[in-house]
Amino acid sequence: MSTAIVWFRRDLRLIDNPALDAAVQSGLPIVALYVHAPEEEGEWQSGAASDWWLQRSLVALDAQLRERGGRLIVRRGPALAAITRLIGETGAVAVHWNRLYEPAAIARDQIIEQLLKADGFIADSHNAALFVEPWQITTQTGQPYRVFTPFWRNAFGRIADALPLPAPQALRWAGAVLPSEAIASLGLSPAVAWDSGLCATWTPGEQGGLMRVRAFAAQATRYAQERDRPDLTGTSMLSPHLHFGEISPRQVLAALQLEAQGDPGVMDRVEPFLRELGWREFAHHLLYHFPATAAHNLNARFDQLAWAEPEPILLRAWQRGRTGIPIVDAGMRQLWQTGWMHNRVRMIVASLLTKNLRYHWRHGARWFWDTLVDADLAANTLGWQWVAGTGADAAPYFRIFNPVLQGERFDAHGHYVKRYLPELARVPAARVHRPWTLAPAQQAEFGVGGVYARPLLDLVRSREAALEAHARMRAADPR
DNA sequence: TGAAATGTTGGGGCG
DNA sequence: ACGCCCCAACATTTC
Repeated sequence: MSTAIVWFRRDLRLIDNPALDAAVQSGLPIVALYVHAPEEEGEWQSGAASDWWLQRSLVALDAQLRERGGRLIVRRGPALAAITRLIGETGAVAVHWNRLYEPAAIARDQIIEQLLKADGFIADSHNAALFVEPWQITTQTGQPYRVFTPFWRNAFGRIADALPLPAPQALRWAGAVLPSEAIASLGLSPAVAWDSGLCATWTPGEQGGLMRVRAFAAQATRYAQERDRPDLTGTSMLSPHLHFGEISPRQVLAALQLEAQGDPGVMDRVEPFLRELGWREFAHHLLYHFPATAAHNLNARFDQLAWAEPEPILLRAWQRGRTGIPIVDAGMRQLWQTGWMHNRVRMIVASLLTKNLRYHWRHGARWFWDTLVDADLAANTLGWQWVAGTGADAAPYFRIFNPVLQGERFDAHGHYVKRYLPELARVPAARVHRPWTLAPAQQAEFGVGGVYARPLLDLVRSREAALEAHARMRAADPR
């Protein structure tokens, strides 16, 4: 009795899942497999927040499969050994999966594909995650894109006709009784209960993702106005669902188009959001073509910049939101508590770390990697290199965010900082982003002390020092 | 998807 | 009525 294995990885959904669809279309009974193989992620094994999400997403997928008469077979890696063993147990003739784009995953998957094919099996990979895969478009000279705008001009024209696949009507399961690891035994969940803020914020799994898509589609025309306001829910919050493939970009686009029915102006108004999906595509394009950038500056000139050796106490203060600069601390505590940070605030905290503190962006990227539920190697790498000025189409080095002005501009009422900083609860909005400027009597009155009376770094002096370091780099390496 | 310094303009107070 | 100064508002340049 032959079967087809669907190897789930970061495509933890039934709708618009090309690998699942291909297996079903083949007419063979199917086996759904997940292989837990963190050691195959190399330098970028998932962090605690990602693991928290993965555990719940696997449970959700298993529940959906059980509703359809099947189940998720969970095995420990290495992936190749797990797959070949399952082939032996089930008589499978085909393995289907959806592609990943991280260097370690590409290398592993290529080997598995080659070996399976050499042994006469069908080994088919599919595109479930991107409108445009990294090798599908190039510049006019055949090079990978390094600038977003021309990349997006090219990619945008290719997304209009991309429609999601429906969930398979009926799943026919392989009959064999197969052993499976309990998801709870994989060690993905926290030993101590630090996850209450995550539980209160998120619903991992396909159903949770679909709920977010619907909620966002209903308010997507406000995205352009509200996207920079961390005190509001103006962004989609879809990033973790997209990262784990609980929903696809095509589904997001389809939901927006559905909302726009009868009003063509709506699609124009959601273009700023589609651009953000475009940045996600661009990130994958860059990581694929420049795989070393997860650890190294894309622009090698910045290897010579006088990065500062992190001061453990200062780095720790940044990580845990105790620098004394309100919007920075609020963002870092939002990250710690909820596994997520508003994008505007990500830029602000990253600018502080890479420019005012002049710590190499990899220190920030690593902390985000361990704490974000949406930690994604492509997006994380692009984001940090963009802010640090070391990457493709990056912010110029001299673009240094002033967290006080950013706070006053985008969190004018101070609602966002007060949500995460009880220390500032009583400070009037006019001073909440610069509590150190209050007179001592007022600081006493409003309960302001510690780092909020005196931040751990001087924004003016650190900015000047960063500009000087940049000038020295330019002088040493003029181009 | 910045900020700060510097330059320009124009209205209003005032001798 | 006129010139002068101040300075806010806006524009441009520089980092």
